[in-house]
Amino acid sequence: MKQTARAADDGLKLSSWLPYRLFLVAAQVARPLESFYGETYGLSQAGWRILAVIAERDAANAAEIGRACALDPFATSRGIGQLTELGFAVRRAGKSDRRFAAVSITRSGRTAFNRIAALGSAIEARLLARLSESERAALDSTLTRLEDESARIDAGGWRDAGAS
Amino acid sequence: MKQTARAADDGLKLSSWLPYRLFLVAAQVARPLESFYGETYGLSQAGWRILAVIAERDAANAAEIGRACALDPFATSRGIGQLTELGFAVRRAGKSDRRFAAVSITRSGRTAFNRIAALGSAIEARLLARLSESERAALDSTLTRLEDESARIDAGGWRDAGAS
DNA sequence: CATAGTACTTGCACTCTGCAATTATCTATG
DNA sequence: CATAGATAATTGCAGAGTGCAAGTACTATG
Repeated sequence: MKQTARAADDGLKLSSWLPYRLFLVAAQVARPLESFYGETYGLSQAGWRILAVIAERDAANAAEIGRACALDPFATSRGIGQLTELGFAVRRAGKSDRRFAAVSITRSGRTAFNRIAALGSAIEARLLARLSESERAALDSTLTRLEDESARIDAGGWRDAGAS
Repeated sequence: MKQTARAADDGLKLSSWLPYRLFLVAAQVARPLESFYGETYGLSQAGWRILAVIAERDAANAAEIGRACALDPFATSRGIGQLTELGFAVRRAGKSDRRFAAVSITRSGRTAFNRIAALGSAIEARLLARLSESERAALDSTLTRLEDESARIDAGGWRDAGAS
């Protein structure tokens, strides 16, 4: 049995596989930002995401925050804990239902957020600078569709990731 | 001093920040695949990436593999170690220079790769199915530019991530 | 042939994650 | 109105992943 000892039987080539390409850009772009807020503020990735969420949405509870930045309840709780230790957020018991802890950003949290966001915006600007106006619009609409479909794929799990 | 207790001073809104959008799609799409190869073969993310690389490039050394899938030498070494333990790869000492270990995929490694790649291709197909032919072409060229710029951003580190 | 350099590996401390168990609180029921 | 059952959040702990110093094996150079 002559076995063609060569290349991928399935056509999957990592460097041109869409999910890997997206991952690579996301990872490379995130790294400088991560080391910035890590070294400067001792913030974790989850901490930064939560900080960004509470910067625009005041007095959110943990579940809302988790949904907004794709973190499970454990990670959310730990992230909020980190932010409160750093003095970037405060927890207050909800007024009507005391199980819901309302999380709010503090003044120094907002200062930190603004510094990080400035770098984040600069990075985004560098990426966008490579694209024409029409390319940006196209990317935006394409990403919206991909977000939609990827949420569906994620929700289904691998057993039916191949389906529809 | 009247402080406007509201929204992000910097315009950065997580859900419309390009790097986060890319990250989200990549993460959601990767999860089902990861649980598939994790549960089925006990493969880590690094292991899968390396498997995909040696499936198309035979007898590569660790440095080449690492470059091809964006892993540092430590992670690469451990990933190769995992693959050899699973019987999916073999290391042979290089003929001319014995410091370079030539890594090759085994028959069972290729079988595993084909199964995983089939699911991976199906997932990619689901994403692409949401796009028109012209959108796919646009996304491809846009991603090429973004890959280029993100590599530059990553290489620079955060101290000059803001610069040109 | 000693020295320096290269490719890779290993050990260890540290962080991150996933999950079970817990706490605190609220709701529904008899 | 006690109490059983939900619900929101937290904590403890084990396992996996990560970063870095040090080590091994080999090659190149003066």
